[in-house]
Amino acid sequence: MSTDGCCTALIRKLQHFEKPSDEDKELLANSVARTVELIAGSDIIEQGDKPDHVHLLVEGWAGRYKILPNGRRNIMAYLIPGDLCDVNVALLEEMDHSIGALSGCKVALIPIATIRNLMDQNRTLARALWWGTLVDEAVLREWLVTVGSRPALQRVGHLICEMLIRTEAVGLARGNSFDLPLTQQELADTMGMSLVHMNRTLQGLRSRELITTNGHTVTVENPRALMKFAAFDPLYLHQQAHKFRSLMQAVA
Amino acid sequence: MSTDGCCTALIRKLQHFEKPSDEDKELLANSVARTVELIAGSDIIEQGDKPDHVHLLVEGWAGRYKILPNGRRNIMAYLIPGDLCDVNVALLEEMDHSIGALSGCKVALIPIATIRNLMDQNRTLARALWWGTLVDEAVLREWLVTVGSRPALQRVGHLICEMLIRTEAVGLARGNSFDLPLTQQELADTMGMSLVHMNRTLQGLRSRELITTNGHTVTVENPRALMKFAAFDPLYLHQQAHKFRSLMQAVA
DNA sequence: CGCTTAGTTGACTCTTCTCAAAAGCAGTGG
DNA sequence: CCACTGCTTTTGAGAAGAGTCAACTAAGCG
Repeated sequence: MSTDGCCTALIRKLQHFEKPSDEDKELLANSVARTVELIAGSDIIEQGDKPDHVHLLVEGWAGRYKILPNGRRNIMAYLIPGDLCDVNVALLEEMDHSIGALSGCKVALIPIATIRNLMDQNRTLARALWWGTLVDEAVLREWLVTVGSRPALQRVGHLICEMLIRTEAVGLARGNSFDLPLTQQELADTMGMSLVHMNRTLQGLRSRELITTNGHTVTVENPRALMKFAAFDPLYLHQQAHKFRSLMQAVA
Repeated sequence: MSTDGCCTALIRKLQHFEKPSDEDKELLANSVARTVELIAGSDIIEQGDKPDHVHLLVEGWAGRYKILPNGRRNIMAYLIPGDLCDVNVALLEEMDHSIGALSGCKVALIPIATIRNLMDQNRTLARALWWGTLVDEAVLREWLVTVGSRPALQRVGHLICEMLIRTEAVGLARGNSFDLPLTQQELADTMGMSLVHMNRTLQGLRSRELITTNGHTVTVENPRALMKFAAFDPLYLHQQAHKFRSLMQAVA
């Protein structure tokens, strides 16, 4: 049973929308054809591909990215366990961007036909998966605001707030800490800033005692303080408020 | 028949994906319950709303936006005739952003139940509308890249390329010209830059003879030159290539 | 013609980028 | 165990891009 547990993160995420029944969970678990392991830096899907499987990220972090003609790489989204990489591209002629493994990753493959059947036959799951794509879009909008309008310190602070909540939603956070398996270069490519400036911005957040880091583990000692600092409003993540109330009140 | 012609732009847009039959067109046209006119500056939907109609923009430009606590407004998307404002929010608890009329607008209201029936009963239209939302998302990703990684001149140039193609796709361009009913302040709020810098950037594009403006009409004398300058690749708009080949070859 | 809004300009400040080099850290082979 | 290598993080310093403030011009409107 190499596909055991592939869907725990996904199921955990979907619960923030609507609790799936045991039957739903089983359906999901059975839909995984096989799993693949990738090393950091390899591509899960490349621009121009027309995948015949939907990719579900089971372990590790991945990112949507594009490379500009001037050589600059831009990361447009982070994918963490429980995220589907490409439910949405079944319709489009080809991928207009690539998805790369940012850390070592484990990916579950679900045949498109299986997903389609599943969504036809199961109203709850169909709505839950649909909800997931809408949240992805809302996150994208928020990132656009972040990159366009927030100063560097708030920009990075906002991202850290988001990833703390998202990792917590799939059971990957430990208290106020989570693993951020990215280099500063990758963070810079995400937030549209230079490596040097990202480095200094992180130092700024540390010196303000808003975050602490230990290797690639980030700890937010006082989530409320960071959220206030970064003007972070979790509405756009569309999780039920009570799910992360604990975080909001951590140092109430 | 006040709703006559409400759907021409939408139908024209969908043709870039798959040609709807006459019957499909009629179904769409009949789904409009009523139309509303709005003046520039008024909101079509506000953050927190849970609309019971889907809004189809028939005339004018609108924009998705958020206001940050520091008072900065950020425009995250432009909506032009043929664009649906909120197919996607039927599932979410509430709007996480507002949509405002950037110019005088005419909006058609389609009851959610009608849209739902229509998508259940008509495979072609369902897929076409679904395609529309995927393109919206692709545009959002491209804007994130633009704001994050392109220098000011390319940033604005890229936006103008996009809007030329999008207006052409719904029959609103005349040759290489289109009406851009926005103030420089609104453009600045879109691209994440200051009003003054937007003004100078537009001057830069004009002095490089990449665009000319006359009131709110923008003319791209040489689309290929501007596309090259702005590193614009229309792939992300997911229109069939032949639809805008004319533009690409304008001064071949 | 006066009023209001939008576009333009100049001067100055501050953020952010670039270049360049040093320091830290993990893996490899001798 | 240590030197070596490659990658990531950190630092310094000058240059360029972008923001702010404030004033002035242009255009639309009653």
